[in-house]
Amino acid sequence: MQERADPRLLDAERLTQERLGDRPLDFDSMLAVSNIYRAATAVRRRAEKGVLSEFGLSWGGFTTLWVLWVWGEMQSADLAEECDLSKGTLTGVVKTLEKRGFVQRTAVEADRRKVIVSLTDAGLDAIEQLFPRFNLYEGEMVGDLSAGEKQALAELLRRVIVAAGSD
Amino acid sequence: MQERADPRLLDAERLTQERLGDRPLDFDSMLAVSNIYRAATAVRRRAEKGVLSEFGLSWGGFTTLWVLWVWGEMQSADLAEECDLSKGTLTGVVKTLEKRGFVQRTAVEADRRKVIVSLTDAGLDAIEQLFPRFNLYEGEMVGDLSAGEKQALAELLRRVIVAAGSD
DNA sequence: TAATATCCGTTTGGTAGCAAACGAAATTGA
DNA sequence: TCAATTTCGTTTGCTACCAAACGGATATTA
Repeated sequence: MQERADPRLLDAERLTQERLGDRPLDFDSMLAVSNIYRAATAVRRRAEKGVLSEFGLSWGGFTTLWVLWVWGEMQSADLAEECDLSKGTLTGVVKTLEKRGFVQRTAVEADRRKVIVSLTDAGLDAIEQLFPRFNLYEGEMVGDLSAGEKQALAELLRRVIVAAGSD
Repeated sequence: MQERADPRLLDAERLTQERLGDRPLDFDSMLAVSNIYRAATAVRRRAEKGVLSEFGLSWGGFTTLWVLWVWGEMQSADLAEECDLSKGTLTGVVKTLEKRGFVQRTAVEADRRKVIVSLTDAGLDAIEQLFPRFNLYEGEMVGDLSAGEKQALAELLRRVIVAAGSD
C-alpha cells in the first residue's frame, strides 16, 4: 500500500507521509488542519498583494472596513468582537484606518468610556469600490471549485470553526 | 427564496446575506474564503493557547521545529521556503528557538554565506513529545468530521492553495 | 585577475497580533 | 454618599510577519 505517491498530494504532504507514515498518527486530521492554515495564508497574501495594496489596506484593515459597512457604525468592543480581534489590536487597526481617513472615532456623550467607530465618506467610497473587486479575487482563488464544492467547503469549515472555537 | 435563514449559517454569514443579498456578488466564493480564514485563526489560537504554550512555542516556532524534524537539518533559505515564511521572518523565529535551546545554527565551511539550522537534542525531545499531542489537538479540532470528510476538506483546500498560490 | 553581478542571511522599519496592566468612567452596595 | 467593583478603550511589552535595504561572500565575465 502507498506504493505510488498520491499525485494529488502536495510535495510537503507527500514527504510527510514518507517520513512519518509508520507512526500511529491521525493523518487525515493533520492534513486537514495544515491545509486550512496554508490555504488561509495563501489567500491572505494574494489579496494583500493584489487589490488590498492598491488601497493601502491590510487584511485586518479591510475586514474592519467591511464589518462597518455591513453592520454600520459600532462601539469599539463590538467591532473587535466582530472582526475577531482583541480590543488592543483593534485600537491599532482603527488608528491606522484613521490615518488613511477611512474611519472616525466619536465619543459617546451618555457614557464617556465608550467610543463609536464609523466609516467616513472616504471610507464608504473605498469599501464600495473595493469590495466588488475583492469579491472577484475571492472567485479566482476558489475558481477551481464548483458552486457545490464551494458550499461544501464552507460548510465543512463552519464545523471546524465551531469545534475549534469552543474550548 | 431565502425566506428562512439557513440554520447552518453562522451569525455573521447570515447578517451578511441580509445586508448584501441584493447585490450581484459571488456569495459562494465569499463564504468559502472567509471561512477558510476564520477556521485558520480559530485553529491557530486554540493550538497556541493549548499544547504550544506549554512548550513556549508560537505556531511559527512549532512549524519550524516540525519541518526540521521531518526533513532534517537544512539551510536557512530552504527552511524559510518550507515553513512558508520570508527569510527575514525566519531569522527572527530561529533566533527565538535558539534562545529556547531547540535549534542551533552552524556556519557552512564551503560557502560562508550559508547557515545550516538543525534541531538540538532538546529540540528533538520537544518535538517528539509535542507532536503526538499536537496531533490529538488536530483531531479534536476537526473531530466533528468523518475521515472521508476530512479528506474531502483537505482535497478542496489543496485546490485553493494551488489556485491562490499561483499568481 | 579585477570589476561586476549575484546570492545569502541579517537588519531595518513598518503593521499586526495578543495578554496583561492601566486609568478614567460608570455602577453597585452599604 | 462614598468606597469598592466593574466596564470601557488605550497603552505596554512582547513575538510575528513582510518587503526592502544592506553587507559580506561567491560567481561571472572581460
